[in-house]
Amino acid sequence: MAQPKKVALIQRRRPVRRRSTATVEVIFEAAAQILTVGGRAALTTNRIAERAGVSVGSIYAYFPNKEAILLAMARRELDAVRDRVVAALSAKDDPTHPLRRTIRALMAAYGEGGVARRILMETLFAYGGSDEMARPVHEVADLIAARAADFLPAGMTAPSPIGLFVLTRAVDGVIRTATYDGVDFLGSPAFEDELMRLIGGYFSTRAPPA
Amino acid sequence: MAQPKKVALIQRRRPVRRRSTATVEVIFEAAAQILTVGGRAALTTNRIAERAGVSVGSIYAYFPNKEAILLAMARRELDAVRDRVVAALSAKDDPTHPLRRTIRALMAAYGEGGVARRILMETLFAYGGSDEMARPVHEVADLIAARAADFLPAGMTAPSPIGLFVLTRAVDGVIRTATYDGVDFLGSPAFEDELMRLIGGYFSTRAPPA
Amino acid sequence: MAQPKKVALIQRRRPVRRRSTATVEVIFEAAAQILTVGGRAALTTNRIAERAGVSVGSIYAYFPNKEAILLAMARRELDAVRDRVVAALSAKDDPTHPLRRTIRALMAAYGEGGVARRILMETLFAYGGSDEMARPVHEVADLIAARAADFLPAGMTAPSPIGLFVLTRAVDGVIRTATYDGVDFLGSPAFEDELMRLIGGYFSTRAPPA
Amino acid sequence: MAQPKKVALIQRRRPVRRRSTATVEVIFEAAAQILTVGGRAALTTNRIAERAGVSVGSIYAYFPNKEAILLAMARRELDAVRDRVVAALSAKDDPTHPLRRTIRALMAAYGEGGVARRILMETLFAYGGSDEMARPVHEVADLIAARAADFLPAGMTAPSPIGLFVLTRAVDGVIRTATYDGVDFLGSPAFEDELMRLIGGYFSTRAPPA
DNA sequence: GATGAATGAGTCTTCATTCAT
DNA sequence: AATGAATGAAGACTCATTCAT
Repeated sequence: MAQPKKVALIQRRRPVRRRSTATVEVIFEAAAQILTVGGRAALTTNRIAERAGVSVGSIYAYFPNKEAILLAMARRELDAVRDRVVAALSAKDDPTHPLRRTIRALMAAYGEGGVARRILMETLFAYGGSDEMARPVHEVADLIAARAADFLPAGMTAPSPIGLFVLTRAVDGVIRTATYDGVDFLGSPAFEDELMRLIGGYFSTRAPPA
Repeated sequence: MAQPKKVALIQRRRPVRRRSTATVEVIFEAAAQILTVGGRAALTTNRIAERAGVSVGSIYAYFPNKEAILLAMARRELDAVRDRVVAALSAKDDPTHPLRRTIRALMAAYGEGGVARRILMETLFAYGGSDEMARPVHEVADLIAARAADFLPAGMTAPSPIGLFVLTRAVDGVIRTATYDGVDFLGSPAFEDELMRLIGGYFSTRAPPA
Repeated sequence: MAQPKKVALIQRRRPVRRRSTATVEVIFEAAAQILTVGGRAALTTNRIAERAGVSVGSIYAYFPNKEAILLAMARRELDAVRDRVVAALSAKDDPTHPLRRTIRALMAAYGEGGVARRILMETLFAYGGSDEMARPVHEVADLIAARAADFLPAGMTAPSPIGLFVLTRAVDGVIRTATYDGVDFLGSPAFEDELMRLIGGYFSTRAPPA
Repeated sequence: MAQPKKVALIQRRRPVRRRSTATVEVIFEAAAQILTVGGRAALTTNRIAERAGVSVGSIYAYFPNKEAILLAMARRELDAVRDRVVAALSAKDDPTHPLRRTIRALMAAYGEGGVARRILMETLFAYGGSDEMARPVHEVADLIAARAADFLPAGMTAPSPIGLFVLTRAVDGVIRTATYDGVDFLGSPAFEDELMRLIGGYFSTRAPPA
């Protein structure tokens, strides 16, 4: 690889113009497609440019280097998931239990991303973005904590920070793995029920089994 | 020509000799160090050879290509974790609750691997090894199912396959994330307790919350 | 990674631009020089690039791989010889016997190529291009057959396909060997005469000697 | 390639022993097979050793380097062809015309060698062995010249050196090309006849056509 | 003598990045 | 602003050759 100088991994030009935003969008789309089809190894800047219908030069007008593209995509993906979950959690008119709605939103979000999403997350992690990856989960966790009263049986105390960590990562881990493994029960009521049972069970128990 | 056809990703020379095994070991060790320090991008065959104190040629005597090294390491890692957990689960003379022992074993195993472990798993996944990655978890899950009677409160029914999936991946997800995030409560009794609560809660609940 | 799959052995970028044609030319020239001086073993892509005054990358913009360069050169060489012979055969105003002109053209063409030419032909052959190598000879043979009446003594019948094969390859073989061997009588009238005698003798004989 | 030092391209150990001769034979056989199947690029010393059932080290006991093997094979091949032709030419009891016998011997010899033979000759040539390649042809030519009286119609003068060159290379060229091209008329009486006609015609003509 | 594990220089090829137009 | 030809550092991998056993 010819990577002369590592520069800041941030977007170079702020996409203020309508045009710019469109270009960035097109670049993201192209990158996602390539990632999906050929995996990380297939992702080259020239390939992105070709598929996006722009010149390599243009890509470098918007991003300082290749990794920056991946990173930007990862952050965007993360925000998208966060937004969906928050929306699901906040929906007032839906009779479904908020947690169940959250679970569904999560499954939908993970499912959409496909392989590209996973690679994006790995990239983010590889660049030390594990904190960043945790942020949206934290936000959701905080939201859940704030509304705990709405979900919990009367008299239940809100979970501690560690408890929240365990709970959120447990759900996240299960859904993530189920998605990547492509299990056949993904999206089935039974799967949803088991997930709810996990959460519900946690809240209805006080002390760990001896 | 440096353009070879990709062949089977298996070890080339069977390490029958004492010497061979040592070489493979040294290669693994070097690769793990490089991975830990510089991440996947820093892992080059020449670098591995240099650090391992062998020649590049020797590496290629044992592995058909670079990926094969990563894959072999990944499988080895997977087996190691599986063995530790199984051992923890099977220990007869330990008064600690078997699930708690399992959790501890898991935390210890994940903790050791460090960044290298994660990269290894990602590589395995990238090469379609998601089934393979699931295998040890399945084995542990089966073991747990078989001994369910030992852990569960009397009268509790053993979890369904989906339930087992949810439970195992939840625990795995929590520990894995905690390890990678480097949370400060890792290894603390509180963390362990919350994990036990998650599992215990699951077993003591029958129906999912409405 | 340096691991590409072998693709079509054709030029990558079509030299539409003036610039491109020049680059290809420069690459060919450099390759020919290296081949002449050091033989096939000395021909490396980096060496070609260096001598051609371009970067390796540029070479790969025009050719998918090293062999493609050799093959393209070989075809070009073949066409050049064919063109010269056809021109010699067709020249209307030259009082010299058309066959003698052909022989001279052939000797001139072979002489120019030098060692490089031979290696080029070997490469073409090695890649299954023996048909391709035969094509220009066939074309010349056809041309000769069509104009046989102009050369042959009155009453002589045109040679059969096999006869044409024998005749053309005989002449080609003699000239080629004389060139490669660097015999001192190359280009001498005596040599030319003997060649003419071979051809003339063939035509003036009907039945093979018992 | 790792070719540290170029040494003399001659056999190291004179195969005096019965054992040695057998080993050399086995090496040649293995090399020929590999050459036939995979071409020159497939010929590696390790591969030869493996196929020959000896160790690489043993190969280096008999040959100073890889090229020496090829060269030795080439010379051997050359001698074999020469011997066959000489034998054909000398056979006293065969009623067939000696030239026809020679042609047949040549075709048989070329046919047997296959691709390997060609590669061998190319190698010999590449190492400046063009004189060497010419030697057997010269020997045959001399033999023909010496016995010219036996072949030629009474009153015909023996060919000049240049004439002999032309004649021998013509025949060689035709047969060689026919063999490599795999023409279907190879071995047919018609082909043989045309060749005889070429030779006969040469001898029955005195002056080249104006 | 024979063996074959080990060596490492050298090869081809890729691709991120630049910059003249 | 955009383009895309050109660059060349870097990497994977091969294989002729050596030499300790």
